[in-house]
Amino acid sequence: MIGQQAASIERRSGVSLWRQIADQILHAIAIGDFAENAALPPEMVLAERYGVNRHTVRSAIAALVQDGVLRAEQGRGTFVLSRKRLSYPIGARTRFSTGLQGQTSERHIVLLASSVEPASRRVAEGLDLARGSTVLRLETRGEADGHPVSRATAWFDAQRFAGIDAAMAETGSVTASLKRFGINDYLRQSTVLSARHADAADLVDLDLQPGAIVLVTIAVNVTLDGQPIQFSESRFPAERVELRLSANDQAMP
Amino acid sequence: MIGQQAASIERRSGVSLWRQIADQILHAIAIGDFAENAALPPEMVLAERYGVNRHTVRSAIAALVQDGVLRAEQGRGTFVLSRKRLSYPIGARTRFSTGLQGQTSERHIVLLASSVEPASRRVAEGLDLARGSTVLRLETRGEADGHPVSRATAWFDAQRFAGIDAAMAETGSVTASLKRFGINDYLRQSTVLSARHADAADLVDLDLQPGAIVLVTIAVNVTLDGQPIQFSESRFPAERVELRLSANDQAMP
DNA sequence: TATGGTTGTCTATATCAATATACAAATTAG
DNA sequence: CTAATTTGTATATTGATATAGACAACCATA
Repeated sequence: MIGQQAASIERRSGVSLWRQIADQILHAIAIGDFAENAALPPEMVLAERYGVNRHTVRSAIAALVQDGVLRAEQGRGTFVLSRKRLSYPIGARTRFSTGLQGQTSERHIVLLASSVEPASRRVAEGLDLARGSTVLRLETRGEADGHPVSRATAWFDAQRFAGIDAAMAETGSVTASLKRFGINDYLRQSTVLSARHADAADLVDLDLQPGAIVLVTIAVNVTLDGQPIQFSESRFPAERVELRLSANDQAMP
Repeated sequence: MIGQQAASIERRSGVSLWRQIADQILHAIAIGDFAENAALPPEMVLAERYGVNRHTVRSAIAALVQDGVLRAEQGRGTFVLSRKRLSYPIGARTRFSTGLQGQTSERHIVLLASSVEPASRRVAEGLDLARGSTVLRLETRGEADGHPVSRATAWFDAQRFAGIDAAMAETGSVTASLKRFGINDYLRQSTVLSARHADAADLVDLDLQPGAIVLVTIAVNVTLDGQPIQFSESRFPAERVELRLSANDQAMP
């Protein structure tokens, strides 16, 4: 939208102009309008294109420089440091570590916190438990090459999966942890996708700039015979991650 | 996040506090924290919960009232008008009109514009055409019960599908239009999901409030023998639509 | 009817966002 | 070296955003 198409922003929207422009530059980089190390148009040109003051463009660029997306050099120009979006596959066999194979060199899950609590309506329905049953909640962060790429909350039946928090902390893997409870394979039953602004917790955990957007998936994993075992809500930074539905996982029933 | 969990917003983020609060209230309604016609907590309570002034909460509520999500009544309270999110299935057999069956009573696609243009790199790759081949671009809007629920740009091989724009305008359906070209069935080969702020064009076409978020899907449809026929980018208003991957469409290969 | 709780309106002030203008500092091209 | 281009810095002004406090209008109900 920054290359050929009409660049367009909206005033008095509750979202500042500099953030809208930063979003659009990020989007333009993501869809390939600018190659790695390519120079952005000069600030004056961008200002004219968006119909704003040069300082407003500078605020947008400053945010992206701060975020490690751009590099500005006095007298020369502003250049793309190309943080390509990770393409994250979603489907029946969605797993964290297998999903990003080949795109990054190092990846793992960090357990941030765990707690026992009564199941809310959503969680109870998802796990097919009685309302108020105790469930185990795990807060985790997925990382790839040192960058946080996901932030998830997962719920398990506390009775059946007592101690899975320790297993997660030890193995850093859901798949490995479930094996300890006799579950050698599982499938994703359903996934619901939405998007919203990152809240304060997401900002910290995903290392985002305030105002960023997160993709949200709400999913239920089941055993091979259809028994629900895990209910989870995951947040992905939209500026660093895209979700991909592969042809195979979209096969007919 | 407005019911039990800690409500959290971020200052000097480029996104105003009233918009962040409006987003969170909308999210809370979407995930079922408030039933239809339920009363929101009083403005003073919300203000304390978010740690802001009551007037800031009022700005957020005013935006949602303007948007038709809430109804405020002096002396009584503020109530949810419950615009439930449409749950839009994504999978191998994604179609517009079949997708929303049962959730809405009336739905159709409106052709906004069409043009012939040389294929960009993305489009050429998606349709497996030579770079620079002429393609037909269709701009469409999907509507359900009078509300816009999607905004899509679709590209077809101009040579093979000459006149599909007229067919779309006449039938209001991609499936019906493709039948005229001898294609009685097709599958979705791939879908990539991302999210961003709505741009000015989206605001107009999807009847959104400035600052809204759109879910973006980029997809390729193919014939049953794998020949690509349609490349498309669709935008969905995140506040009115969620995307659902059903168990069947997530079956193993 | 009297009281407490709720939304609606008003005024004032402080801070952030955006504009306007000017000039300095660094780089590149001639 | 000079000129043109580009990013960096500074100052001043305007409008939107957010806070603070006070009070009016309306509703439910004890």
